[in-house]
Amino acid sequence: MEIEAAAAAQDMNLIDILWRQDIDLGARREVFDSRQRQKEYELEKQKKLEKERQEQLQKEQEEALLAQLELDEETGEFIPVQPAQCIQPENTEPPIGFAQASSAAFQSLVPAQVNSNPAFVSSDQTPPPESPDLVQPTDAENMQNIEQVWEELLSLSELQCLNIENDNLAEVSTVTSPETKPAEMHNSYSYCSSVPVLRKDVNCGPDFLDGMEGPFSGILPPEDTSQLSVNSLNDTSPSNPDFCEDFYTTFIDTKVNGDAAATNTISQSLAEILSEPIDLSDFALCKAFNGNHSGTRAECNDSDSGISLNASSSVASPEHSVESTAYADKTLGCSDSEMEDTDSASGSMLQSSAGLYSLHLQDQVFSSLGPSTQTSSLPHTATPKKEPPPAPGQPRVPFTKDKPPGRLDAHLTRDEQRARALQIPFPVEKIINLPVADFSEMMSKEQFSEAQLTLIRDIRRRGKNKVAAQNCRKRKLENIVELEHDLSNLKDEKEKLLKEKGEHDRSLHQMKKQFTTLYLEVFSMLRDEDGKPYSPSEYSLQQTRDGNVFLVPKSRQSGTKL
DNA sequence: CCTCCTTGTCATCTA
DNA sequence: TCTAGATGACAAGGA
Repeated sequence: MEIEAAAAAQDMNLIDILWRQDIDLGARREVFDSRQRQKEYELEKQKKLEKERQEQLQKEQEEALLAQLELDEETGEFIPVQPAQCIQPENTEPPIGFAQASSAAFQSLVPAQVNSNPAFVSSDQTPPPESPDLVQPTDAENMQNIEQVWEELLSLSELQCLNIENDNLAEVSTVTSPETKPAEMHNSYSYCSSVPVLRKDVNCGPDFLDGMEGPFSGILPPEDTSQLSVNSLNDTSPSNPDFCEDFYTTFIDTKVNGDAAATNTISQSLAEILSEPIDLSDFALCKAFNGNHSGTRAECNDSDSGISLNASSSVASPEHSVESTAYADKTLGCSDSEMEDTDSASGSMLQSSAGLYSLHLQDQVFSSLGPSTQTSSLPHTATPKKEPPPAPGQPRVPFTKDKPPGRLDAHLTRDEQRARALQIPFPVEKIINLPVADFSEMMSKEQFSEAQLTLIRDIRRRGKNKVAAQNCRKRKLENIVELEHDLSNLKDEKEKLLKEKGEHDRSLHQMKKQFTTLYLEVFSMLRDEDGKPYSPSEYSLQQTRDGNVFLVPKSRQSGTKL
C-alpha cells in the first residue's frame, strides 16, 4: 500500500509537471493522467448517478440559500441575511456550484470530521496519494469508490472550471471579518453558494454528504493535519460550533482587487486569525495572502495568465492548487509588464525548492500585511517590494493578455481597475483628459509611489492614445469615404465627357456629310469654256482664307495654298 | 472552425 | 529634450 501510494504520488507529480507545461496550450489534466483515462469507462457509468446527485445538490442549495439570502435592491445581488451566512445568486450554475461546494463543503466538514487545513483544500486535483495512516482503515473500499467519484467529478467537462474556480475559492477564502460590507461579494458569492447546504447543521441530504465526505476525508487525512500547522483553524474548528460560520463568512465579501475596504477587512481578519498561533508559511499558500498586490501595481486581476503560470507543485495536489491560486491571483497586483515578470518569476519558482517558495510567499504575506496593518490611510504608498517600472529596452507586454473585466467591476475598464487596485485617488477620466497644467497640478497634490506614478502615466498615455487611435481610424474612414466620393465624381465626369465626345463625333460626321453633298453639288454646276462639266478626278474646289473659292487642277493641287 | 470587424495597445515618427 | 498627437502593426474578442 505504501509503495503504491508512493508510486501514485510520483505519477501525480509527473502528471502535474506535464500538465502544467501544456496547460497553456489548453491541455487538460486528464490528458496526462493515465489513471483518469483508465477510469473513463467507470466514470461513464457513474456520470448518470453523479448528475442526479448534482441536481439534488443544487435543489438543496437553492432552497437553503434562498432561505438565507435577501435581495439587495441596490446591487441586485443576493446578500446574506446574517453576516455568517453565505450567499448565492440565483444564477449560480449548478456545476460550478457543485464544484465549489466540493471545496467549501470539504472545508466545512473538516472541523466536524477531521482536523484539516482549509488552506490546502482544492478540488481541482486528484486526491493525493494516501498513505495507509491517512486513510481510515475501515473505509478502504469506500475510499476507492470515493476516489472514483472524485475523479469523475474532475472529468466532468463542466467541472473543469474547478481549476479556476477553486483558485478563486482559495483567493476568496481570504480571511474576512463578518462585519465587512456584505454588498461586495461579487467574487465570493459563488463559493459560498453551497456551503450552507453542505454544512451538517443545515438541511443537507445524507446521500450527498455521504458522497462528499468520503473524498474529503480521503483528501484530507484526518491524522495528517497536525502537520499542517494551521493550528488556529484546527484548534477552533472542533470545539467551536460556529467555526464554520465564521470561516465561511470569511469567504464572503473579500475583494482581492486591492480595494481599500477589502484590504482592511483582510487585515482585520488577519489580525483575528493571527492572534492565534499560526504558521504563516502555510497561510501563505492560501491565496488570501497574495496581498502583495496591494503594494505593487495591482491591475492584473483580470489576467488569465496566472492559471498557466502556476509553479509545478512538486507536492501534493491541494497544495499545488493553493499555489496555483496564489499565482493566478498574483497578477492582481502587477502591471502587464510585471505580469511578464511574474511569469518568469513563477518559472524560476518551478526550480526553487518548496522551502524557498514558502519563504517567498511569506514575503508576500508580510508585504500584504504591511499596508493594512500599518496604515489604512489613502493613498498608501506602495510597499518597498514594489516592482520597478519595466526597463526601457524591455519590450512591454501588451495588455491584450488581460481578460475582460469579470463579474466584479464589470463596468470598469482595465485601467480603472488598475487604478483602483493601486488606490489612485483620481478618476481615470481626469487622469486622461485633464490638460497638462491641470494634470501636473493635480499630481503635485499627492504623494505617489513609483508604481503609482508609472500607472498614472500609463493610464494617461493609453487613454490619450486610445482617443488618438479612435480619431485616427475615424479620419481614415472619412478619408476613404471622401476618396470614394471623389472617385465616384470623377467617374461621372468621365462618363459625361465621353458622352459629349460621342455627340461631337456624330455632329462632325454629319457636317462632313453635308459638306460633301454641298461640294458635289457646287462642283457639278461648274462648266468650262465649252460648256462641259469639269471632271472631279482632274479638278477640285479649294477655298482661300479670304473666302474665295477656286477651281484648281489636281496636278497643281499640291502647290496650291488653301 | 474560419473570417472579418472592432477595439485596445504598443512602437515609432513627427510637430 | 520632452510631450502630445498620428499612425502602422499586432492581438484579442465578438459576430
